[in-house]
Amino acid sequence: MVNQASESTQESPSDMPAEISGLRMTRQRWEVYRLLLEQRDHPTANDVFMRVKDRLPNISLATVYNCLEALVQHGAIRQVNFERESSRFCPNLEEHGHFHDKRSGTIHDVTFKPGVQLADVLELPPGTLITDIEITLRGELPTAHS
Amino acid sequence: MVNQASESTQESPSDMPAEISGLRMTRQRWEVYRLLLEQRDHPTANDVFMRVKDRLPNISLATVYNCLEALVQHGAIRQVNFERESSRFCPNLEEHGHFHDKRSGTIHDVTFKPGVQLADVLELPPGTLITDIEITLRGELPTAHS
DNA sequence: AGCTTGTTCAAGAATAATTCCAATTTTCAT
DNA sequence: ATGAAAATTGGAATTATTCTTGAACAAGCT
Repeated sequence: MVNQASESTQESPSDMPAEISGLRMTRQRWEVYRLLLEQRDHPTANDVFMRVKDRLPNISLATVYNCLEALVQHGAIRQVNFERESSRFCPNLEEHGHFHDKRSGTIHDVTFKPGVQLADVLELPPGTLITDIEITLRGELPTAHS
Repeated sequence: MVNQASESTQESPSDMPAEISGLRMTRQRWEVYRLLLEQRDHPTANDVFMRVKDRLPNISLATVYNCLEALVQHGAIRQVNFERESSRFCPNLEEHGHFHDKRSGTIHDVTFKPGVQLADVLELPPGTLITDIEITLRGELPTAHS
């Protein structure tokens, strides 16, 4: 396969940064990242794979996984897990949880009320160092007509 | 294999209930459940499998999965997920989260401070129905000598 | 006790998400 | 431009879990 070269070096948009927080920004990583910024519906790796093919027809699923992992490790995006389902990915870096609406199957970001810190409401030994928090809710959002 | 019969009907302890919340209590389910009650270190299905073999040498991993699923569905135990690791199982039915200590690899139950309801501290549309909550933290517990 | 019907169990095959691997290609610094 | 290091690719491999099938079992009835 020879046309991969042309795909990878082709027309990298001028707004594509050389790197994000120390991560070398390749064409593939950039397109994956941009897609997540533009479509904030918490896609799975496979969703990203199918969508990003529009722009990078030759990208492989393994590369999508690699890109997502790199972006997560460099803090550019977050990985979200619901039960044992496929991981989903989210460019919202603020501290927030996720609400899974059973009715529509959609996932929504949920923030704390102003001034609330999770560490303040949990019973933890003093001196505990929290490096990562994950909050997931399942339920039903109110219907418009109720 | 014929000795399954003898194993299954053998000496069901007199304190084994006929059922738990509508779930027919078989020897296998009972041993799995009892093990979880006695060893509250959040074992995986495979951990349970290896441990329960002491009492039921012929039990299969599939049966352990079946038992755990049945117990979860009938509300007797909870299934806990950390990232994409194997599910872990927990007999603590009170609302609580889980703290994963990076230093020791152990998992600890975390409760809310008295009077706190998670729904009170989150920004959710009024009328939202929450059916399930999962809170997981990762970090380091303070050392004894610090 | 024996029959019937629905449930559970065991063993292994199958599945799905993810990771690994080796070869090629790209990137970046020189 | 060149070479070393890093990234990409496609496919194979892995892992946790679920599915499948037939045998064993339990419960209710006669």
